[in-house]
Amino acid sequence: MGWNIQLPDAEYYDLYSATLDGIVREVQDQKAVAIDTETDGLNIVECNPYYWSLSWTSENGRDRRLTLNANAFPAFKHIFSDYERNWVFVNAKFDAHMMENGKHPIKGKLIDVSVMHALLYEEEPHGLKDMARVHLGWKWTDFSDTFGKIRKGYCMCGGTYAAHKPKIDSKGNPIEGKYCKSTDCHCYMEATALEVLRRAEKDNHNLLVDYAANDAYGTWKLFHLMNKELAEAPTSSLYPDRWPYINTLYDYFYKTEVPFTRVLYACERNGIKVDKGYLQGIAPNIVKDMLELRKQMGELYGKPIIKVGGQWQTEYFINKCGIRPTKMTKGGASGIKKPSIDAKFLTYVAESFRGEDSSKMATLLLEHGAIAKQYSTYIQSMPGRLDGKDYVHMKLNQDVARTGRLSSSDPNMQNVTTGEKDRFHLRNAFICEKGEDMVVADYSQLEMRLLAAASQEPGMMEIFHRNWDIHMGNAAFVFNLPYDDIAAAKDIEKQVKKGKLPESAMTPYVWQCLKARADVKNIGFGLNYGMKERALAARMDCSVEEAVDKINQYMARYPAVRAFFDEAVEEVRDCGYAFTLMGRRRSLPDILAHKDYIRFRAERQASNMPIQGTAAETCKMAMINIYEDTELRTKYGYKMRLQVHDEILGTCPKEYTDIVKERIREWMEHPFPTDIGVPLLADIGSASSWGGAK
DNA sequence: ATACTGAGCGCG
DNA sequence: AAAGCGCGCTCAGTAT
Repeated sequence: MGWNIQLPDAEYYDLYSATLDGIVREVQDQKAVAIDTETDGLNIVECNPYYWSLSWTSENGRDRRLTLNANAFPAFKHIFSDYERNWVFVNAKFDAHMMENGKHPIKGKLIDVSVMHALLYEEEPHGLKDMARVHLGWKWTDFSDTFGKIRKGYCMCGGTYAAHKPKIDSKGNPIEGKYCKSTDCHCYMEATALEVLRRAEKDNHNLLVDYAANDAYGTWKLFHLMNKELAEAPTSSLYPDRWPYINTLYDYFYKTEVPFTRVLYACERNGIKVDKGYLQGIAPNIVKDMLELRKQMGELYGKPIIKVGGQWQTEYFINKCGIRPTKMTKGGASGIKKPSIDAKFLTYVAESFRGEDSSKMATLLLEHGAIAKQYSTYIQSMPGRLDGKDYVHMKLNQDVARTGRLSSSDPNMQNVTTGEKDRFHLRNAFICEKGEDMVVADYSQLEMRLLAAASQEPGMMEIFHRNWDIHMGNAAFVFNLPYDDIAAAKDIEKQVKKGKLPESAMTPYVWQCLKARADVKNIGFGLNYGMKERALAARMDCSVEEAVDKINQYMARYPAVRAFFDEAVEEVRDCGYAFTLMGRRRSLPDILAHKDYIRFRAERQASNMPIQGTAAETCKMAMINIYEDTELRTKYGYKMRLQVHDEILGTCPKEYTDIVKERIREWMEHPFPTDIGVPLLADIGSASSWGGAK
């Protein structure tokens, strides 16, 4: 097996073990224990624990490695419900869900070794087996390699949805057998994880005990290692004058990430209610639209379109119509570069070849692209993701984004279409119960505010203190225009669009004001992403020389901003890390790379990390404060449900909406125990759906 | 059959 | 030669 670790004996206990009481007492005395569950699958809504394992270090220094039957849960009830206890997991939220599904929710602190590991080794995988192999030199086989494969076809309902289909025999009749219980899913289950588990417990119980105990033991060993490494990992604030509280990543982890795990668990657990009827109502129309578009494409092409995204596109536009590609793809593993047929190319074709078939085809493809993805991602797959009360429980991943942001998956609720592109009003499908309101709160210009705070640029700070629109303010300061004129220009533009003012109201001066605002907006945006003159010129629709000129003008007005970005890159060159306000760090070794494009990318990341990362922890702190404001939860019935980077979604009973909104505003605008020097502003709305609350 | 990758595109 | 940050999902194509 290649084990490079001293393994304590695996112990096994169940409800009938004579010594179970002794174990309970011993666990009760521990300050922290590692815990893991063996379940019948990976779905956080439907699956349950059947075995669980514990690991800790006894007073005599002996490591313990236990597997327990789920029937022993009740003996530990008082420990599970102890709010002060420390529980150590790998992938904490998953096991916390299993424990609650098994009717024994864990109330104590959720300490996630994956999250610890992500702070130290952001580029490495954070799974238990990977971490154990790399850091402990310890390998043990996967569950399925040990006990038999869980064959494809088993419904995981959080995994590969493509597999969720009824199994059909050669005559087209559904095959008798077990099907997933999930609503409208009905995929065929060949060998459930539960059956594999049952087989293992019958045929090879000792192996099962050994296997399960390893998971908790590995977690425990890694926990100690990561604790030590976090404590030895120096860090500091991006802004030490205002944030002197952090010396090591250990501080950062326990102050911020540990409480945050609990918040995310609550969000996942709460989920978001989906208006199934609404989706079912619009689905047939969308399918009809897609089929019609496909039919028209086939007519133009001359034969039926089997795969809309297939290679026929290249053949058609490039070979048949003779249009020169505007861009080639990267080539990938094979190195074969192909013409890029993306939205940009299609838009170009649609506009440049008006009246020709190629233009019509491009228009059809653009139209199809706009709806197909939305349909498959959010409409087709949604029924199989809903629980018995029509709630979808997305995952909110704490250990993925290098900057400290969250990511969302299964489904990804952070890229649900919005604005103009939300043509089916998908956001209206995310709703709350009758008698409740959806409370949608988002930060206004968070990253620009944090840039002003971090750079301490007086001009920019002044704009926020005056409560000006940041882009209008920047335009006024950078291009020496009166703020009121820019505000007026913006208003005139709006009126003309509505038809309330004639075109002639758009005087050259109005245009100048609007262009000034658009330019500083692009520059501010571009700065954050480390854009160079060329990309900015493209965005601002001007020559590179003009772009350089405008950037220089901007920087001349805001020298502290230039200094901030220069120093951000310089700091990474000096010490290898970029920092956030609260002391999260990101390693960027490529900052010294010889190849320009690798080094430049690291420089862009170095510029972006302090701002994006600090924005992430601003929202993170607000969420922690809101969650830990127990009145909000218990007295006013607020339930947090989702975060979309600078937006926090939740629900509450209608009677408390106003008070909840004000309380949330307070926390969002004052997320830190210290004043960062720039006011933060939150826009808060409420309605009966996500879409309505904007 | 199943797994992986690149391209493309949605969001902040 | 490569020049816009951070994510996740779907599809098509290819590798195993």
